[in-house]
Amino acid sequence: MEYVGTALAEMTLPQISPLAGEPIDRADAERLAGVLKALADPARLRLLSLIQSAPDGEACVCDLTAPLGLSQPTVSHHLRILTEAGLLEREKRGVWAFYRLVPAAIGTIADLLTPPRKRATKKAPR
Amino acid sequence: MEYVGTALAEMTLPQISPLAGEPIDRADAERLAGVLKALADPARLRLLSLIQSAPDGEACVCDLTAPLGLSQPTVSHHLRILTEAGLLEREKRGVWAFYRLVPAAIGTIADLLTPPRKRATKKAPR
DNA sequence: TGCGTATATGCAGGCGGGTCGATGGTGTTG
DNA sequence: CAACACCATCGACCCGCCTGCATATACGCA
Repeated sequence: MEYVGTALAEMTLPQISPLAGEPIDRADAERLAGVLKALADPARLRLLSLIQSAPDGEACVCDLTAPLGLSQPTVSHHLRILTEAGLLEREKRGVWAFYRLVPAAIGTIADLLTPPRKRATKKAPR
Repeated sequence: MEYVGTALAEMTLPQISPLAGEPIDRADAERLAGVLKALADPARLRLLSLIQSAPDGEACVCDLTAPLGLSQPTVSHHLRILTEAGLLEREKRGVWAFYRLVPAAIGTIADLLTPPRKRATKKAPR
């Protein structure tokens, strides 16, 4: 079980919206909080933003340390956390490790946080 | 007494989406991380969920301690954090303090995290 | 093969956050 | 007025996290 990554994928997304009908399950709250915790850091938010706005939507560590003003080990640490949360994917090419956004990951979180107000799927409450 | 509340309101929302065009500003990253930090806790997610699903969309502290399994001071602490983040509003009626969701607050966060893909105002990546 | 670069990991210090018990303040009730 | 219920604050403890330095590992190149 070395499978650490993609905490997002472990969530049965459609139902666990904390703002849907019934109170969220304790375990689901833990999982969602875990992913949000990965997002709730200034350095990591900037990392996501930097990677997203990079030329090809990808960036290697050496391109990210300077803009962040953090040491290389620290940047690697944050990238690891984002990757394990399922928000980034890593591709090693030569000596470099390129990171890019997992396409639908953040959108999934946004959907989880979006109350059913906007979703037209608001059925009649049972 | 310094003005602590509604960190969300202090964000000039339309522009600071971390997944928009340019890299997010350092100060904006701090602010957004602050609000996300308020969300990134299992107890607080469950609080939001419990309040949202309460009969009139509101709940007092004494109704929340039991379902959460946390002490009353701890629940008050979490409610305070959520309120200062702009996610909850507090109304004191008699001895009770009723909390309810700030209508558009979480939706605002969700919008911030939603890439402008849907808006399609951004140049297409090739 | 050996050296330099790019990245990951180990380790440690410091700080912030979650939790509880005790206490204080305020409004309700007998 | 006295007693009680509800809630916020305080103090303290403990755990986890962010950070940097030092080191290990992987890869390319001469």
